Amino acid sequence: MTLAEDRVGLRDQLQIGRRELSARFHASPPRTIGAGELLTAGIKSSATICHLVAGWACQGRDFSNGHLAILDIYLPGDVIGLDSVLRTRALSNVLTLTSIAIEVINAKDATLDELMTCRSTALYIAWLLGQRQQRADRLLGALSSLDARGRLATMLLDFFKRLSRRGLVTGSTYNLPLKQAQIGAYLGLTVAHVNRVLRSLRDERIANVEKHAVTIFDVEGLMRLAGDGQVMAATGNHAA
Amino acid sequence: MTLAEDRVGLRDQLQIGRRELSARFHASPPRTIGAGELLTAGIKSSATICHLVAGWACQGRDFSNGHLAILDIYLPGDVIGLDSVLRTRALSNVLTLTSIAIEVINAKDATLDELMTCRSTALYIAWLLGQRQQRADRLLGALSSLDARGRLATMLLDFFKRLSRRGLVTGSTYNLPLKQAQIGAYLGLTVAHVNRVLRSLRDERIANVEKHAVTIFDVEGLMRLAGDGQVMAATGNHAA
DNA sequence: CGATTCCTTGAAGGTTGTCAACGTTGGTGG
DNA sequence: CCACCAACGTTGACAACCTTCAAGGAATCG
Repeated sequence: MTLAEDRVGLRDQLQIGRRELSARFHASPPRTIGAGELLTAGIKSSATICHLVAGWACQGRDFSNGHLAILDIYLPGDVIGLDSVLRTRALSNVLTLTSIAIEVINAKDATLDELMTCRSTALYIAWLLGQRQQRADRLLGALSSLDARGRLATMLLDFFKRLSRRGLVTGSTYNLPLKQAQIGAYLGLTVAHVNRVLRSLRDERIANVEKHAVTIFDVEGLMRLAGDGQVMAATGNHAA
Repeated sequence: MTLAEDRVGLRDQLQIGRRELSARFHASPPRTIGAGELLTAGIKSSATICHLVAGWACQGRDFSNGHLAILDIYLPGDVIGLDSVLRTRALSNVLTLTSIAIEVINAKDATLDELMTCRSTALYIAWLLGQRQQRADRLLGALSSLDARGRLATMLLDFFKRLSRRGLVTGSTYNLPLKQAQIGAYLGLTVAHVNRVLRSLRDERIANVEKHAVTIFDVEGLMRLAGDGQVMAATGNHAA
């Protein structure tokens, strides 16, 4: 069976691609953008790829009724703009949640077209796209199947997992720079209800969210609410 | 400004990649699978990529409470399995909605690793991943911001657009092989409510859905419900 | 033709949205 | 230091939307 060998080789390829891309990002000078601004504010060309070095950002979508939905949330270490680089409107609707630091690969220097010439990089980019898809799928499942408590639980667990994976959290506490209105836009709830549910989670000693600080008391309780059940135990995720 | 040239070149690259991949799909013998079965039923290896030649399929997610959520719906012409090929569990949870015909690229013949060696193919695969992401984002927005009527409207419009783009629909009627329970699983609603909303859309002469046949009476009415407003007019999508 | 699945509809109740008001916080200037 | 202000968080009452439960009708398939 060559499958095991292939997967090992694949993992190596991904590591190489990761370093390739990382080098490309380092080539350009980093920039900083203030909180609550559009990502395009600090970038001239729209066909760019961003590496979020520090801070949080999010992908928004405006509806004609004026309501703003948040489709994805980017954490330190994430790459932004891959999915939209092949479409006309790139990085529009990405806005910062905190002040951030980014590295960019400019369209003039290297388009996605050029990046794809290297197999390892192409693989790594495909992997990154898959990661973003996975996040969307998880959120999609939560929105379509869970009530407000379940959605909040899913969100709190997801951020915790993503931050942990990158060593950005120790213990059961982390920083969540989202206003309750933004949490609502992300989970499809109103501010008032987000507030109510957070209170109930606090009263039941499951998790505490206040002043941009999350503390998880009962991980299993959250997992139960999120409907994750036995899935977590099965998937040993060794993601980078 | 080389940007215009680049985009033209990019579009050519995508066409080439498309043909490349198409040729790969044709190399393997096509298969058929009955309705309501797992996609893995007709495939041995799990690390495969599928080209859906005919019929509909969907991506499911099981929750520990037994509820099934539908995360994406695949139409004739779609490629399935790209996003999960870099993860351990591929094609699980993909199940057919009708009887289908597929072409597969087997892991033994060519892994994603190998496909990525060709730049055009790599670009086209990235484009496909972006397409799937775009679908997820649209659904995400609908679930998070719209009520049942808006979600139904979004779904009806999306299928119509995707089918039109591939020349699979003429006029304002198309075939929708989804049971109301499945529509509910896709939009995060119960069967009963899907039924009620469909009735109201019919009563108001906006759209008619019965017996797996959709007829759109009032496109603008649907767009208004979907909150698409002026977005549609702006985006001239020339997708393949 | 029976049996199963799906669609349809009603009544009751729960979850969430809406609206409005008040409390809290942090920053700014007097 | 305090007063003020603006933005955010918090809470309650009420209404709307949606789910749940239940039952009957229609369609499909053996």
